[in-house]
Amino acid sequence: MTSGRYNPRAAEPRWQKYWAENRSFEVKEDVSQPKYYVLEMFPYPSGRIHMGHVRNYAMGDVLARFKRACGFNVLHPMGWDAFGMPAENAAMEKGVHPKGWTYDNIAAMRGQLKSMGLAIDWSREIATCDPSYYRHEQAMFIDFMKAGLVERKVSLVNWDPVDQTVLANEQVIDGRGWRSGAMVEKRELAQWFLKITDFSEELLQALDTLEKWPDKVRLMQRNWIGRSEGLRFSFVLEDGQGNELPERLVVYTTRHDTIFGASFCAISADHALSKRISKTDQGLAEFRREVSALGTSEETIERAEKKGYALGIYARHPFKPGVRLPVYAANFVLMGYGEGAIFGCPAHDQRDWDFAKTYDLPIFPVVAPRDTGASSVVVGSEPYLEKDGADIVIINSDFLNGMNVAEAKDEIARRFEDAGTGERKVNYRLRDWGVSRQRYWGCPVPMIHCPACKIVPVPKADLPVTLPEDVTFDKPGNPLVHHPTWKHVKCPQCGGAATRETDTFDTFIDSSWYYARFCSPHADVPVDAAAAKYWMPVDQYIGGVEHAILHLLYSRFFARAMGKTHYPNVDEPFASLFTQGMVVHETFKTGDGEWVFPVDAVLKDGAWFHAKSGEPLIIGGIEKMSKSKRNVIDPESIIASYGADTARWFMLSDSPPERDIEWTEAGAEGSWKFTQRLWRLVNEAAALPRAAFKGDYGQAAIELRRAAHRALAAVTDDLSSLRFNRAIARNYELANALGVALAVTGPGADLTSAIQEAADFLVLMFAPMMPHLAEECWEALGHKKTVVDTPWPKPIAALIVDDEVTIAVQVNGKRRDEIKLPKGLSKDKVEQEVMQLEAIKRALDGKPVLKFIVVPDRIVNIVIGG
RNA sequence: GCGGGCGUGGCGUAAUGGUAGCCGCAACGGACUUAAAAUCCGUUUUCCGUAAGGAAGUGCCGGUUCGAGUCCGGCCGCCCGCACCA
Repeated sequence: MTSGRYNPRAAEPRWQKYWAENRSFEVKEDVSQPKYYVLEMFPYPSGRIHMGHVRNYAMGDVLARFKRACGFNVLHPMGWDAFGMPAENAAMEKGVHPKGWTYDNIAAMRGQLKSMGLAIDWSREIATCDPSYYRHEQAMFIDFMKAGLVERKVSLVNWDPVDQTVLANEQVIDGRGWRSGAMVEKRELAQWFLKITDFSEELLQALDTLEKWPDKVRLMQRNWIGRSEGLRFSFVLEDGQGNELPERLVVYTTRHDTIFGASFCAISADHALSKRISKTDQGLAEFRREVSALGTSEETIERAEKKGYALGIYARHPFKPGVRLPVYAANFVLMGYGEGAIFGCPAHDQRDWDFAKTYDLPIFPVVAPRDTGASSVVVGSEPYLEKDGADIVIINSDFLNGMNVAEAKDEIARRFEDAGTGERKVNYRLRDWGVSRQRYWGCPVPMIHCPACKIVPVPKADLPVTLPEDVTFDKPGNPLVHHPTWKHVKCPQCGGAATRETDTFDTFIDSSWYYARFCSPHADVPVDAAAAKYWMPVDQYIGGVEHAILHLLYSRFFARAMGKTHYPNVDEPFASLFTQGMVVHETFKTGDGEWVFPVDAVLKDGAWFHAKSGEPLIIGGIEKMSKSKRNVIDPESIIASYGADTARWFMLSDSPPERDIEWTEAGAEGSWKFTQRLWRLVNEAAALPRAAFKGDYGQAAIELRRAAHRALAAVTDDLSSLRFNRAIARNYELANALGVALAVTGPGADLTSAIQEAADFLVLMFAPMMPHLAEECWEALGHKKTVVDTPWPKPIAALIVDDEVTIAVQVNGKRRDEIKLPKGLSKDKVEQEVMQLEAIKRALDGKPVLKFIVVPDRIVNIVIGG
């Protein structure tokens, strides 16, 4: 018998070595076996793993090990999202090369992840900064271009002045760069775009098929795509003297039912008409400068005072002869949506209302609840925004009067379509994906600019276009532009002098197809067809909800684009998605507002003090672990002191996985104690003489067996549905039951046998969570095979169900007593037994029984009068 | 503003419409020990009661139901996402 305390420092490396040497988790396609692909969002190699990684990868690992034990051929790979700006920032700050910095970090983090004991097929490891990865990305981009999915256009871009790069709309948060936090400016630049909008409708529709995604994420994507059905039509314009102008004003609206309530038109400050007039109108030029200085940003801060500038031209109302609507340039109209021009109906739109109030424009109510009567509507203190329902009708609108909103929309659309001056149109909020970045540490865009041939793709034989390594970071902007030779090439078409594209790809491209690359990480093509056919889609994807829109939407688009260009992939790459909660921790501050690391905070007599200076600390609240607030716990130090199993166990216990979990020293300590307790219990069980018992079990043995089989059934169920916290509670229960049985002195052969079975089950049940301890325990229990080669046991059905049940007895819905009865007893028998109970007789108090409700084997409710 | 989620002991949480609080943490009492740590046993929603037992109880108000933490409606609070999208 092994005795003493369990020592993870010896046991964990031993088993990690065993799994590596036996290639326990390396897999290949095997059509005779069902496959299961479990993937956690791959990490950015920032330097060290953090607790969020521990939680994420612990969850994926539990699932991988569980499914493997259940007989699945499990693909569980790991890689590195290795391009990106932190590497360049490090280069600028510390004078290291981004490549060296990145690969050093990968090496360090690989070591840390391996110390977690993850069941990963390391032979499939990939890094997106490796030319053997990004060359395929370049090839696909060229094919996307041939398929019409790539566009180069001059556009207003979000320019991050700190990072000196362009940001996608999705990367601008509250008008600030998502990484630098700097206020974003608008600039005009020629950019590469991927035409994600070609798939707007498909990406929207297919959300309905993603039943195993959280509703929340599907909703967020739905809103992001932002479909709306409306009408595009044009106004005839005239000048101040009533002369018709040659140009028409095209607007987009979803409320064409309110056309008779129109009192002005507004166009974006960046609208072509606004730009042209500003050349001769100083006031307008000034207004445009004002609006662009405000950017997309301050508007949100200032909560948008509606501002406009009258252009001095007018739009003729299409149905009200002689009525003309003044046209304004306005700050609240966005160039990027619809036509960048609207008609304003103040009575039924909040923004139009605010604008009309500011500029003293007329307000015509044209929609009203039916029962108020058409003529009685007066303009109140706010717009009337209701539009749904049969009782809401159009008023003051000539031929629309009395129609409901839908009917009126139909009628207006029909009239415009008949006249050829308008058409129904579906609009999306989603824009094309700008993928150009003016950075060094990214995948080079494989294009060449030739003065004669214009844009020429790099011939595939010349791929990959690799990054030059001899670059400097001494000036702002893109080092590829400053490089003396790299960009100078001969044009592949005409042979003349040409230059390379110096933009690199948005790193979200790298992560839009890595899951497919894992199927065949060493293939000469991006994705091997047979491998993808076998492994795709990912059966369970696990990661943070912060990627609910960007990464997940891009991946869904990229998969479709790959399909369209005949690369193997499936339209929906992630069959099931799980978004896990964050790891949070108490924050500590000194009196001067300095954040203090938790390791420097000590608790004394109910108050916190600084470990070194002894000064009292202020508790700042429980927040997501972040470097800035210093409320971080280093996983490496936790693993060093408690072992990986204890860290994994704590990360999975208590909180449901989708919710935030608070790291506490006490909680970690508790997990550590339980680790030791399991070791003791198993060794006690192992010390009993081996007995294979076949005869009749006594009461204590039966109870333990029931507990074991019931726990097994519950854990199987919980792990299948990723309810790790519940699985862990069931493990505690079985450990408690085992402890009770082991306390019996001189157990008979029957109980000994039951104990050994329970110990086996317990070990196999916690093995996905604490794999190293499980192997040690399994060995101690005398098994020849290892846990990873042992299939998940099946509970015996007869032992899960009781032949006796405890039935609660209620009188008028209040619990009065309970009674043990044989399972499946008839209603009459139950009634007979229940009526004998003293407590029930007392509660009935001689009153007449009106109803006797029996829910079989569960509950009885007696309804009495009086 | 719009959309979504959540609200249960001192704390983290659990509960196919069917005995609210499994399991853990903390706390308290006890055993072992010279002592401490570790370990083991017990108590722990609140109130009344020595007890037996009783009453109340899942943010608040109402509804559906024999029965509601769970379903429906309305409030209050907290969290998250989106936000001038015509």
